[in-house]
Amino acid sequence: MPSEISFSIGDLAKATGTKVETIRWYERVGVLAAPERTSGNYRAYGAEHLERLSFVRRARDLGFSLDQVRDLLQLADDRNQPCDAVDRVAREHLEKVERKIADLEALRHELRDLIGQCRHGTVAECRIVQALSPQFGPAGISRRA
Amino acid sequence: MPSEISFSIGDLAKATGTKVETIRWYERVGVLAAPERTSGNYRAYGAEHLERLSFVRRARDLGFSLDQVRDLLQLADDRNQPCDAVDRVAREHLEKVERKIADLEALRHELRDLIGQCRHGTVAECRIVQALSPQFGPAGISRRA
DNA sequence: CCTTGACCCTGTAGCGGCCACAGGGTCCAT
DNA sequence: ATGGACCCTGTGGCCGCTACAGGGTCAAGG
Repeated sequence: MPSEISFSIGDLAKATGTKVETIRWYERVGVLAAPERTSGNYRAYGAEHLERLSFVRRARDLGFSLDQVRDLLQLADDRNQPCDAVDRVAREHLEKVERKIADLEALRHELRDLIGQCRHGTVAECRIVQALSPQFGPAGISRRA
Repeated sequence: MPSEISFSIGDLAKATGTKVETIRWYERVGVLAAPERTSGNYRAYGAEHLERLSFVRRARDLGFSLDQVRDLLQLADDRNQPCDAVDRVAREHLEKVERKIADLEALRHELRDLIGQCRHGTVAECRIVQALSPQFGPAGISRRA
Protein backbone atom coordinates (compact mmCIF):
# COMPACT_ATOMS: atom_id res chain seq x y z
CA MET A 1 0.00 0.00 0.00
CA PRO A 2 1.70 3.16 -1.18
CA SER A 3 0.43 5.41 1.56
CA GLU A 4 3.24 7.94 1.24
CA ILE A 5 2.43 11.56 0.78
CA SER A 6 3.34 13.10 -2.52
CA PHE A 7 3.16 16.53 -4.01
CA SER A 8 3.44 18.29 -7.34
CA ILE A 9 6.33 20.12 -8.87
CA GLY A 10 4.59 23.41 -8.16
CA ASP A 11 4.38 22.60 -4.46
CA LEU A 12 8.01 21.60 -4.38
CA ALA A 13 8.90 24.81 -6.17
CA LYS A 14 7.05 26.93 -3.64
CA ALA A 15 8.45 25.04 -0.69
CA THR A 16 12.02 25.55 -1.79
CA GLY A 17 11.78 28.89 -3.53
CA THR A 18 12.79 27.36 -6.83
CA LYS A 19 11.25 27.88 -10.24
CA VAL A 20 9.47 24.91 -11.72
CA GLU A 21 11.69 25.01 -14.79
CA THR A 22 14.75 24.92 -12.58
CA ILE A 23 13.53 21.77 -10.86
CA ARG A 24 13.02 20.09 -14.23
CA TRP A 25 16.48 21.31 -15.19
CA TYR A 26 17.99 19.73 -12.07
CA GLU A 27 16.36 16.48 -13.01
CA ARG A 28 17.76 16.67 -16.54
CA VAL A 29 21.30 17.30 -15.35
CA GLY A 30 21.11 14.69 -12.64
CA VAL A 31 21.24 16.57 -9.36
CA LEU A 32 17.67 15.60 -8.52
CA ALA A 33 16.32 12.08 -9.07
CA ALA A 34 13.41 11.67 -11.44
CA PRO A 35 10.30 11.10 -9.33
CA GLU A 36 7.43 8.74 -9.91
CA ARG A 37 4.68 9.90 -12.21
CA THR A 38 0.95 10.00 -11.65
CA SER A 39 -1.48 8.44 -14.10
CA GLY A 40 -1.67 11.81 -15.80
CA ASN A 41 2.11 11.91 -16.19
CA TYR A 42 2.64 14.51 -13.50
CA ARG A 43 5.76 14.32 -11.40
CA ALA A 44 4.93 13.11 -7.88
CA TYR A 45 7.56 14.07 -5.33
CA GLY A 46 8.10 12.73 -1.86
CA ALA A 47 9.86 13.93 1.27
CA GLU A 48 13.22 12.69 0.02
CA HIS A 49 12.99 15.00 -2.97
CA LEU A 50 12.24 17.96 -0.78
CA GLU A 51 15.24 17.13 1.34
CA ARG A 52 17.43 16.71 -1.70
CA LEU A 53 16.34 19.89 -3.39
CA SER A 54 16.82 21.86 -0.18
CA PHE A 55 20.36 20.60 -0.05
CA VAL A 56 20.97 21.55 -3.66
CA ARG A 57 19.54 25.01 -3.23
CA ARG A 58 21.49 25.69 -0.09
CA ALA A 59 24.70 24.57 -1.74
CA ARG A 60 23.94 26.73 -4.78
CA ASP A 61 23.29 29.71 -2.53
CA LEU A 62 26.71 29.14 -1.07
CA GLY A 63 28.09 29.36 -4.57
CA PHE A 64 28.91 25.72 -5.23
CA SER A 65 28.71 24.73 -8.89
CA LEU A 66 26.30 22.03 -9.97
CA ASP A 67 29.26 19.74 -10.49
CA GLN A 68 30.33 20.33 -6.92
CA VAL A 69 26.77 19.82 -5.76
CA ARG A 70 26.68 16.46 -7.48
CA ASP A 71 29.90 15.52 -5.72
CA LEU A 72 28.64 16.71 -2.36
CA LEU A 73 25.41 14.77 -2.74
CA GLN A 74 27.24 11.60 -3.53
CA LEU A 75 29.59 12.12 -0.62
CA ALA A 76 26.75 12.97 1.72
CA ASP A 77 25.06 9.69 0.84
CA ASP A 78 27.95 7.59 2.00
CA ARG A 79 27.08 8.07 5.63
CA ASN A 80 29.89 5.98 7.09
CA GLN A 81 32.73 7.40 5.11
CA PRO A 82 35.00 9.95 6.75
CA CYS A 83 33.94 13.42 5.74
CA ASP A 84 37.35 14.62 4.62
CA ALA A 85 36.26 14.68 1.01
CA VAL A 86 33.35 16.93 1.86
CA ASP A 87 35.67 19.15 3.78
CA ARG A 88 38.02 19.32 0.80
CA VAL A 89 35.30 20.38 -1.62
CA ALA A 90 34.25 23.11 0.77
CA ARG A 91 37.80 24.32 1.25
CA GLU A 92 38.46 24.42 -2.45
CA HIS A 93 35.36 26.45 -2.90
CA LEU A 94 36.34 28.81 -0.13
CA GLU A 95 39.66 29.37 -1.83
CA LYS A 96 37.92 30.23 -5.05
CA VAL A 97 35.68 32.68 -3.27
CA GLU A 98 38.67 34.28 -1.61
CA ARG A 99 40.47 34.65 -4.91
CA LYS A 100 37.41 36.25 -6.41
CA ILE A 101 37.14 38.68 -3.55
CA ALA A 102 40.77 39.65 -4.00
CA ASP A 103 40.23 40.18 -7.72
CA LEU A 104 37.20 42.32 -7.14
CA GLU A 105 38.98 44.37 -4.53
CA ALA A 106 41.75 45.13 -6.98
CA LEU A 107 39.09 46.10 -9.47
CA ARG A 108 37.39 48.33 -6.95
CA HIS A 109 40.68 50.06 -6.32
CA GLU A 110 41.22 50.74 -10.01
CA LEU A 111 37.70 51.96 -10.50
CA ARG A 112 37.94 54.29 -7.54
CA ASP A 113 41.16 55.75 -8.90
CA LEU A 114 39.55 56.20 -12.25
CA ILE A 115 36.49 57.93 -10.88
CA GLY A 116 38.48 60.00 -8.45
CA GLN A 117 40.34 61.59 -11.31
CA CYS A 118 37.30 62.83 -13.15
CA ARG A 119 37.26 66.62 -13.19
CA HIS A 120 33.85 66.80 -14.82
CA GLY A 121 35.08 68.63 -17.86
CA THR A 122 34.53 67.53 -21.45
CA VAL A 123 35.07 64.04 -22.71
CA ALA A 124 38.21 65.20 -24.51
CA GLU A 125 39.96 65.80 -21.22
CA CYS A 126 38.22 63.09 -19.23
CA ARG A 127 40.62 60.99 -17.25
CA ILE A 128 38.32 58.04 -17.34
CA VAL A 129 38.31 57.99 -21.10
CA GLN A 130 42.07 58.50 -21.12
CA ALA A 131 42.59 55.69 -18.66
CA LEU A 132 40.54 53.39 -20.81
CA SER A 133 42.52 54.09 -23.96
CA PRO A 134 46.04 53.54 -22.74
CA GLN A 135 49.34 53.79 -24.55
CA PHE A 136 49.06 50.90 -26.95
CA GLY A 137 50.04 47.35 -26.29
CA PRO A 138 53.31 45.64 -27.22
CA ALA A 139 55.06 47.11 -30.24
CA GLY A 140 55.68 45.27 -33.47
CA ILE A 141 52.65 46.27 -35.44
CA SER A 142 53.32 48.99 -37.91
CA ARG A 143 55.72 47.07 -40.05
CA ARG A 144 53.47 45.47 -42.58
CA ALA A 145 52.24 47.44 -45.54
CA MET B 1 46.77 56.81 -52.61
CA PRO B 2 45.86 54.62 -49.66
CA SER B 3 49.29 54.59 -48.09
CA GLU B 4 48.02 53.72 -44.63
CA ILE B 5 49.49 50.83 -42.81
CA SER B 6 47.27 47.88 -42.23
CA PHE B 7 47.57 44.57 -40.50
CA SER B 8 45.85 41.26 -40.17
CA ILE B 9 43.52 39.98 -37.52
CA GLY B 10 46.30 37.77 -36.17
CA ASP B 11 48.57 40.78 -35.68
CA LEU B 12 45.82 42.69 -33.96
CA ALA B 13 45.17 39.70 -31.75
CA LYS B 14 48.80 39.46 -30.72
CA ALA B 15 49.13 43.18 -30.13
CA THR B 16 46.16 43.29 -27.80
CA GLY B 17 46.35 39.87 -26.24
CA THR B 18 42.98 38.92 -27.67
CA LYS B 19 41.98 35.72 -29.42
CA VAL B 20 41.21 35.99 -33.09
CA GLU B 21 37.73 34.57 -32.54
CA THR B 22 37.06 37.17 -29.89
CA ILE B 23 37.91 39.97 -32.30
CA ARG B 24 35.49 38.58 -34.86
CA TRP B 25 32.94 38.28 -32.08
CA TYR B 26 33.41 41.94 -31.14
CA GLU B 27 32.78 42.85 -34.76
CA ARG B 28 29.61 40.77 -34.83
CA VAL B 29 28.20 42.37 -31.71
CA GLY B 30 29.19 45.85 -32.74
CA VAL B 31 31.88 46.92 -30.33
CA LEU B 32 34.54 46.93 -33.05
CA ALA B 33 33.88 48.37 -36.50
CA ALA B 34 34.16 46.03 -39.47
CA PRO B 35 37.44 46.83 -41.21
CA GLU B 36 38.20 46.97 -44.92
CA ARG B 37 38.94 43.73 -46.65
CA THR B 38 41.88 42.77 -48.84
CA SER B 39 41.38 41.29 -52.30
CA GLY B 40 41.53 37.87 -50.64
CA ASN B 41 38.76 38.85 -48.23
CA TYR B 42 41.06 39.18 -45.24
CA ARG B 43 40.26 41.81 -42.66
CA ALA B 44 42.70 44.73 -42.91
CA TYR B 45 42.93 46.73 -39.71
CA GLY B 46 44.35 50.20 -39.16
CA ALA B 47 45.62 52.14 -36.18
CA GLU B 48 42.10 53.20 -35.21
CA HIS B 49 41.09 49.59 -34.74
CA LEU B 50 44.06 48.94 -32.52
CA GLU B 51 43.10 51.94 -30.43
CA ARG B 52 39.50 50.85 -30.26
CA LEU B 53 40.24 47.28 -29.34
CA SER B 54 42.67 48.38 -26.65
CA PHE B 55 39.90 50.46 -25.15
CA VAL B 56 37.48 47.57 -25.26
CA ARG B 57 39.93 45.17 -23.66
CA ARG B 58 40.86 47.57 -20.92
CA ALA B 59 37.22 48.21 -20.13
CA ARG B 60 36.50 44.48 -20.12
CA ASP B 61 39.44 43.91 -17.80
CA LEU B 62 37.82 46.41 -15.49
CA GLY B 63 34.70 44.30 -15.56
CA PHE B 64 32.46 46.47 -17.72
CA SER B 65 29.89 44.50 -19.70
CA LEU B 66 29.90 44.68 -23.48
CA ASP B 67 26.78 46.81 -23.31
CA GLN B 68 28.57 49.24 -21.05
CA VAL B 69 31.58 49.16 -23.32
CA ARG B 70 29.37 50.11 -26.27
CA ASP B 71 28.00 53.01 -24.24
CA LEU B 72 31.44 54.13 -23.14
CA LEU B 73 32.74 54.04 -26.69
CA GLN B 74 29.91 56.15 -27.96
CA LEU B 75 30.36 58.62 -25.12
CA ALA B 76 34.09 58.73 -25.62
CA ASP B 77 33.57 59.69 -29.25
CA ASP B 78 31.64 62.81 -28.42
CA ARG B 79 34.77 64.70 -27.50
CA ASN B 80 33.09 67.98 -26.59
CA GLN B 81 30.35 66.64 -24.41
CA PRO B 82 30.73 66.91 -20.66
CA CYS B 83 31.97 63.62 -19.29
CA ASP B 84 29.31 63.22 -16.63
CA ALA B 85 27.72 60.35 -18.48
CA VAL B 86 31.04 58.51 -18.56
CA ASP B 87 31.44 59.17 -14.88
CA ARG B 88 27.97 57.79 -14.22
CA VAL B 89 28.62 54.54 -16.06
CA ALA B 90 31.81 54.07 -14.09
CA ARG B 91 30.11 54.81 -10.80
CA GLU B 92 27.29 52.41 -11.51
CA HIS B 93 29.82 49.76 -12.28
CA LEU B 94 31.74 50.47 -9.12
CA GLU B 95 28.56 50.07 -7.13
CA LYS B 96 27.92 46.70 -8.72
CA VAL B 97 31.44 45.60 -7.91
CA GLU B 98 31.01 46.72 -4.32
CA ARG B 99 27.76 44.82 -3.97
CA LYS B 100 29.43 41.74 -5.34
CA ILE B 101 32.30 42.04 -2.90
CA ALA B 102 29.86 42.33 -0.03
CA ASP B 103 27.97 39.25 -1.22
CA LEU B 104 31.15 37.25 -1.54
CA GLU B 105 32.32 38.34 1.89
CA ALA B 106 29.09 37.10 3.41
CA LEU B 107 29.63 33.86 1.54
CA ARG B 108 33.17 33.59 2.80
CA HIS B 109 31.92 34.02 6.31
CA GLU B 110 29.38 31.23 5.93
CA LEU B 111 31.87 28.92 4.33
CA ARG B 112 34.41 29.53 7.06
CA ASP B 113 31.82 28.75 9.68
CA LEU B 114 30.89 25.60 7.85
CA ILE B 115 34.44 24.41 7.52
CA GLY B 116 35.36 25.42 11.04
CA GLN B 117 32.72 23.06 12.38
CA CYS B 118 34.03 19.98 10.66
CA ARG B 119 35.27 17.49 13.23
CA HIS B 120 36.61 15.10 10.59
CA GLY B 121 34.42 12.26 11.68
CA THR B 122 32.11 10.31 9.40
CA VAL B 123 29.74 11.86 6.94
CA ALA B 124 26.81 10.95 9.17
CA GLU B 125 27.98 13.41 11.80
CA CYS B 126 29.55 15.94 9.46
CA ARG B 127 28.50 19.46 10.23
CA ILE B 128 29.02 20.53 6.66
CA VAL B 129 26.55 17.99 5.40
CA GLN B 130 24.16 18.93 8.17
CA ALA B 131 24.46 22.60 7.40
CA LEU B 132 23.71 21.92 3.77
CA SER B 133 20.55 19.99 4.51
CA PRO B 134 18.80 22.35 6.87
CA GLN B 135 15.47 22.06 8.60
CA PHE B 136 13.15 22.25 5.63
CA GLY B 137 11.87 25.38 4.04
CA PRO B 138 8.50 27.03 4.67
CA ALA B 139 5.87 24.64 5.90
CA GLY B 140 2.69 23.79 4.08
CA ILE B 141 3.76 20.79 2.17
CA SER B 142 2.68 17.60 3.73
CA ARG B 143 -0.97 18.29 3.44
CA ARG B 144 -1.77 16.84 0.11
CA ALA B 145 -2.24 13.13 -0.25
C1' DC C 1 55.48 25.85 -61.11
C1' DC C 2 53.95 23.33 -57.25
C1' DT C 3 53.62 22.05 -52.65
C1' DT C 4 53.56 22.91 -47.89
C1' DG C 5 52.03 24.99 -43.93
C1' DA C 6 50.60 29.10 -41.66
C1' DC C 7 47.34 31.91 -41.71
C1' DC C 8 42.51 33.54 -42.92
C1' DC C 9 37.27 32.95 -43.95
C1' DT C 10 32.17 31.61 -42.59
C1' DG C 11 29.06 29.16 -39.87
C1' DT C 12 27.63 26.43 -36.12
C1' DA C 13 27.66 24.37 -31.57
C1' DG C 14 28.95 24.41 -26.88
C1' DC C 15 29.94 26.13 -21.95
C1' DG C 16 26.87 27.15 -17.02
C1' DG C 17 22.67 27.73 -15.00
C1' DC C 18 19.02 28.64 -15.74
C1' DC C 19 14.50 31.42 -17.81
C1' DA C 20 10.79 31.94 -20.99
C1' DC C 21 8.14 30.69 -24.21
C1' DA C 22 4.89 27.60 -27.53
C1' DG C 23 1.74 24.19 -28.08
C1' DG C 24 -0.32 20.92 -26.03
C1' DG C 25 -2.56 17.76 -21.89
C1' DT C 26 -4.81 17.21 -17.08
C1' DC C 27 -7.50 18.14 -13.24
C1' DC C 28 -10.89 20.17 -10.35
C1' DA C 29 -14.58 23.32 -9.23
C1' DT C 30 -18.52 25.36 -10.90
C1' DA D 1 -19.46 21.31 -20.13
C1' DT D 2 -16.33 24.84 -19.31
C1' DG D 3 -12.96 27.66 -17.51
C1' DG D 4 -8.70 28.38 -15.47
C1' DA D 5 -4.84 26.74 -12.94
C1' DC D 6 -1.79 23.76 -13.22
C1' DC D 7 1.22 20.20 -15.68
C1' DC D 8 3.95 18.13 -19.83
C1' DT D 9 7.86 18.27 -23.62
C1' DG D 10 10.82 20.72 -26.49
C1' DT D 11 13.23 24.65 -28.12
C1' DG D 12 15.59 28.99 -28.07
C1' DG D 13 17.64 32.73 -25.58
C1' DC D 14 20.91 35.08 -22.16
C1' DC D 15 26.52 36.48 -21.66
C1' DG D 16 30.99 36.40 -23.54
C1' DC D 17 33.32 34.03 -25.53
C1' DT D 18 35.75 29.37 -27.31
C1' DA D 19 36.27 25.61 -30.40
C1' DC D 20 35.60 23.34 -33.96
C1' DA D 21 34.61 21.96 -39.27
C1' DG D 22 35.31 22.69 -43.81
C1' DG D 23 36.96 25.48 -46.79
C1' DG D 24 40.08 29.66 -49.13
C1' DT D 25 44.58 32.55 -49.49
C1' DC D 26 49.25 33.49 -49.51
C1' DA D 27 54.31 33.47 -49.20
C1' DA D 28 58.43 30.76 -48.97
C1' DG D 29 61.09 26.86 -50.36
C1' DG D 30 62.20 23.09 -53.51
